[in-house]
Amino acid sequence: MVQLSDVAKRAGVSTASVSRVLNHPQKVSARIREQVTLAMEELGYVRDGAARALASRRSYSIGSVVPTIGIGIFASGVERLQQRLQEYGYQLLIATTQYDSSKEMEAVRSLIERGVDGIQLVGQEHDPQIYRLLTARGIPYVNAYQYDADNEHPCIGFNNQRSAWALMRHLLELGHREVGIITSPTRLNDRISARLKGMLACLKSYGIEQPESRIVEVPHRIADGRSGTRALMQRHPELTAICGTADALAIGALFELHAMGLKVPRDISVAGYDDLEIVRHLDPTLTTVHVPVEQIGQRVADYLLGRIEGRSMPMKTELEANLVLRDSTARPRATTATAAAG
Amino acid sequence: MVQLSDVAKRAGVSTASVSRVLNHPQKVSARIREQVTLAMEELGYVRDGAARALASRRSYSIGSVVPTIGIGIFASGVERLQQRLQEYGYQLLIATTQYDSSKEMEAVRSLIERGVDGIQLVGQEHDPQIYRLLTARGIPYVNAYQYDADNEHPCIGFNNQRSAWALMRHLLELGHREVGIITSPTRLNDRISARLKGMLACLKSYGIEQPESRIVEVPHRIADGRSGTRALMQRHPELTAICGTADALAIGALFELHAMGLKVPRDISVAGYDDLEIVRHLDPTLTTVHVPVEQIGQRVADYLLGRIEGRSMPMKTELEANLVLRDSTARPRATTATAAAG
DNA sequence: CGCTGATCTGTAAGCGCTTACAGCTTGAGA
DNA sequence: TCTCAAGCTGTAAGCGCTTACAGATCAGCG
Repeated sequence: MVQLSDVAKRAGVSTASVSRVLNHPQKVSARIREQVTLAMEELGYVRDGAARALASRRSYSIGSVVPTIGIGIFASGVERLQQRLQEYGYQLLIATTQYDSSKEMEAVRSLIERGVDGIQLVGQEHDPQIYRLLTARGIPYVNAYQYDADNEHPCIGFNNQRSAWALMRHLLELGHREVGIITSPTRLNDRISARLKGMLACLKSYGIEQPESRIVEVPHRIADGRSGTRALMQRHPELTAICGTADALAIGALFELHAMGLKVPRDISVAGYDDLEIVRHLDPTLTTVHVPVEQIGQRVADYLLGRIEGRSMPMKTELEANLVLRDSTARPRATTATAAAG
Repeated sequence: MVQLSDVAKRAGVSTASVSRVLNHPQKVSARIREQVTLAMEELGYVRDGAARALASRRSYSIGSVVPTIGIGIFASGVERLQQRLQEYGYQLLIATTQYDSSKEMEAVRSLIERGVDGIQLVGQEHDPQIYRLLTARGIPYVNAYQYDADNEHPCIGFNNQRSAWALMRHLLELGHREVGIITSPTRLNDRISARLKGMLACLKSYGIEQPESRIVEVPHRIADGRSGTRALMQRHPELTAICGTADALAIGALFELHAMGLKVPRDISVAGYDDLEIVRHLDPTLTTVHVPVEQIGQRVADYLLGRIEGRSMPMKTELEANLVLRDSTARPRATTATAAAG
């Protein structure tokens, strides 16, 4: 395999010069730069990243640990992150946990072994071991998709709790009092927990003590949203609204209610969270919370790159996750109430 | 940073022994294995992948170059690939091209620089430079998502053309003769081209010369499916069926036709290709071709890992992409024809 | 014309690991 | 008891790059 010294020989210069034209072209005279560039092309030289990483103590790659990219919102965020990194000559290493926290430690370790210069995590609750490892090795990291002012770790995201509160308030302001909640598993998922917490807190502030039986926890696929909805409606036919902690579940609710012969929003309202591409096209279009995934991906890249280059970066970046009102929510069918408490 | 020699010192053994317990534990006595394992834990040792890669000439990572993971079918395939690799201690490096072929060469190069031990590409049409580079460096690679017996490169996928043919035949057998086609850009996308080719060939075999005006090419988002459908119906109100080369477009068609007050499949049939999770839930459920993405992801991992370990692997693996009949297709409204040609 | 400093180039010492090879120990068989 | 093979372990030579440092060159100036 052709290596740097071959290029040097061909160009009639030292290996140092070749390395310089690769890494600090401005430190090298135009003549040498040309000779070397030519030699590299003639020989089809591709530099060896392992050797470069070993010598420079930089891998020019960053790692991303996400629960999944197959379903939900992370794929777009990861994609934007990757694109941004690519612009700066960095590569993205992916690891998924499948929402299994024991896999997270393993994933982080594996990424560190690969020498990543920075790591993106999702959410803020992680094994202390993980934080310890990252800190001990001085690897920049950032918790994405969740903003929490009180947390001690850097984060880039939005306030899941607050926007979930806003979503629920929207339903309550419309006059709903009997609201069913479908949530994906909250265990080990601080974003979903925060959303649920926000919804419940909002209900409480309106004087509503949500009974356990009006909350169903299911996996996060459309089919689960359907079965959750069925269960909910069987137990509580009086419900006038269903609120999902994720769009996939709300989509399932929409479909299942339709199959049950109920008309949304006339008979019952539905709201989701994520603003997946499709929900603006559904009939009815879905009221939801827009999550700025691309923005997060890009900001994460910028943050990590900044930290790697030693720039000082803001510890916390809060992005907006705004309520998007569409057609799936309306006043409950025959209600006189406008809004009870405040 | 604690390194291998520190572990060796602590355990009272040579660096070679430490390396051995890491890489070939069976070559080492139980006593040393324990001492070393203990020392590693006490010191919190994490091995340096760059040094390992440089010394062993293996990076234990593989690269995947896909058009995009944000939309469409690739996310799940990539995820399955990643999971499988993880099981074997390999990491996945991701690069996306955004369907821009000039970025592909760049991506491959970047992955090679990172020392990936194998590469997955999508489709079979790639810059000859890419194949040359891969071959010259002896890096195993495989073309995924497209099976073509005549192509000289290893591939794991399905026959896009044949299943698209089957999809169109289904429509024609139902009696449709006026079929509109919505396709995503075919330039630089051999999978979509093959699908379109299959559809047109099928039409031709039924004696139908499809006019250009009954084919619209649009980007591959739902909204584009909608606008494409609108354009198609404006030009050709006589259409009795619309066939998309991807589900996103067919979904858009479904929504747009609904908005136009047409009932699917009573007034017009719609068929797609991909079998995205959601389409089995839509109303009507969508007739489509099921693409075995997870299977592809897994097979790609197995193939690449096999090649890396020097095992001989089948050059070509054909997977099934089967027609899934659902409710969006039916006989055209008022037709006497059953099926014209054969 | 020699000196100074700026600019460029080359030399060579690692970066932290793996592994070929050699040396040592041990047990079985003669 | 001696020999030999088998099984472990240690020594040390790289893997292909980057970069600190030193040396060379050259323009500008007194």
